[in-house]
Amino acid sequence: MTRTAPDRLNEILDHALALFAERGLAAVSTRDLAERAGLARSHVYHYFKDWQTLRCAAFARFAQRELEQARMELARLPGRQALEAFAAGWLDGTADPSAALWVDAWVEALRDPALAAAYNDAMRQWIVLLGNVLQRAGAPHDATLARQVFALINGYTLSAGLHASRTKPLELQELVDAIDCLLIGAAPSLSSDIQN
Amino acid sequence: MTRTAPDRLNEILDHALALFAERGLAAVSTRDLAERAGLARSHVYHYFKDWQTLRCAAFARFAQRELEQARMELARLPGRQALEAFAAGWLDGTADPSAALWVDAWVEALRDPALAAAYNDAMRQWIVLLGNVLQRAGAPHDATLARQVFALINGYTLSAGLHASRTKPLELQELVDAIDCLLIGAAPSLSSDIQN
DNA sequence: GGATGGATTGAGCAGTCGCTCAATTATGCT
DNA sequence: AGCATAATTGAGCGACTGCTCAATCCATCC
Repeated sequence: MTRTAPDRLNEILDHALALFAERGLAAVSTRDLAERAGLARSHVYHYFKDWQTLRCAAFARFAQRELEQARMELARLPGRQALEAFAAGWLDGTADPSAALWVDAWVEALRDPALAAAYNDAMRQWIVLLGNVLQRAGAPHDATLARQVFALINGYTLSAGLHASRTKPLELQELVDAIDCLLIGAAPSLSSDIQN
Repeated sequence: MTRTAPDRLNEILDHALALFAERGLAAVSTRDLAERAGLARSHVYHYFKDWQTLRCAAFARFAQRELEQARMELARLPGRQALEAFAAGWLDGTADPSAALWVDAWVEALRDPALAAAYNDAMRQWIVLLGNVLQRAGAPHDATLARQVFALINGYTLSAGLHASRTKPLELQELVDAIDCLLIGAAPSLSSDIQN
């Protein structure tokens, strides 16, 4: 069947995205995509100049969606709960294979400048988002603090991804405790607010 | 020329390791290795049952070396300096492409159980090592604290790897500050020790 | 209804992938 | 020297890679 161009392009991107999330950025080929999306292998090149371009576009789409969804979910939670939800979201994400796309993209970005740009852009947005959440949780407006907390969450996500055996709630608590240490370090007056 | 088996095996592993460090785990082929190590493509399979096995063995070798080197360097520094050197080592590592192997291995480990085992094993050792360093720096003996600090360092390493532009010393200072927050959170009595 | 132009296809190219296997070379033992 | 064993090779298989290109299909406009 024949479709209008922009629709088809987005449809292809969605299928590609699903595949990348399942198997990793490096393990999806034009064949795989053609099969899943139900089109000829060659047709991909009608929309994308080469495979790297498609890859990068799919990742950008992924990043944009994840950010949008996080923004929506966090917006309807009060500050402190939003902060914990932010942390829990990244930690839980490791159960979902698609979350590995973030780390995967980091690795591939080392050899693909366009992908690196998309990745950096997304990271900037994550940190801004986390900065807002922190402020709503009573922390001072401080870009450094946001970077520190974000690094902490990222680091925990990395180590959580591999121990499927260990209990996630325990790790989340460890992470939240560490975040509180950073918050108190940045604004000692907060110490009375945090009790749970 | 013909060599004795164990020597040759280690030689092959070293060449493979160098290639993996340069190009990433997924971007090295039997051809590449054969060319660099100066042997026939098929000869690889005389020492390793398949490519995944070699990959895993090379990574294990890499991990063991990095740990050994870190242990030696840290041993001759006083506690506090060792702690900062530990952090700086990971952060600087991102300038060296071989450091990306750690993240690369994380991604590949998702689909290769043997590699996951090797990776987990190395991480356990890193955390033990960091735990010792922390103790020597005056922190309480606390596995949770070590995991928290390690996660923080890992997270910073991840975000530092992509901004070649931003100044590294600044990031190191941010990281060290954050670590101090965690230390003080774990043992408030430390707060007087830390002044620089 | 015929023509124009984009959407879509299938065949196929040149190259690489991991891997197998039979044959060859070198080594050490007696 | 001669034999057994291990090291090493080269040819090659089947499948796959990203990608090109000429040919077709189909919707739209005149």
